[in-house]
Amino acid sequence: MKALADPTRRDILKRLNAGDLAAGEIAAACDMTAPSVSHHLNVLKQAELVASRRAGQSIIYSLNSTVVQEFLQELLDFFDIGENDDA
Amino acid sequence: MKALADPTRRDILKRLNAGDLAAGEIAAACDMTAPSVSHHLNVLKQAELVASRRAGQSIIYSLNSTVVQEFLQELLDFFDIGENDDA
DNA sequence: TAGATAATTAGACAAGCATCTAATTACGAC
DNA sequence: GTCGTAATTAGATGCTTGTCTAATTATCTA
Repeated sequence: MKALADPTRRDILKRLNAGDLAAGEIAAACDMTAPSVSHHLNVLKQAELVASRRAGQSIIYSLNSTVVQEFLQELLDFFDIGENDDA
Repeated sequence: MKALADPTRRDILKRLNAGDLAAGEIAAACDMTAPSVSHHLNVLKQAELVASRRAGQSIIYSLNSTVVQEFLQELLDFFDIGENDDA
């Protein structure tokens, strides 16, 4: 949950939602230094929202759609959406 | 979004989801000083996730279900849930 | 009005966090 | 093996934020 608190990380997730990206590409897109992005990617990774795989020198990051959807489902359950609210 | 980052605030929302509560009741339930809870309630209020009304000496807080649902819908749209993921 | 209770505001302080530069590791090309 | 590129790790710094105590505001009751 805290992983989604930062705007940069949400931006990263949004980009990854459109397609896999290398760490360097993300850094360029976010207009941020590589270490900073690396930090955010690590946070997202620990939250299991993204996965990484090496491809030569690059490391490709991809969105973990399953976990994202599970998280959203939890959130929906949390607020009991679809409940009777007969005022 | 950042309003949901703090565990205490999520706890407050959960309690309010079960029913309206006075500020003091929330403070007691969260085992926290009144000013701290007041701070969190203010954050939630600015995010329009909760609403408040005065009832005598107490101030009653209630969950703003509409905004909560709108927020969840935004989140669902954000990740394009239900999209085609033909790998 | 005076006193008591409920809540907020003001101010301070410590912990957490996002960001940067510098250094290190990993891989590929020569 | 050496050089260059991609990325991470290490370490430092400044800002944000959650928490507290003390003081203030608002309401009710006698």
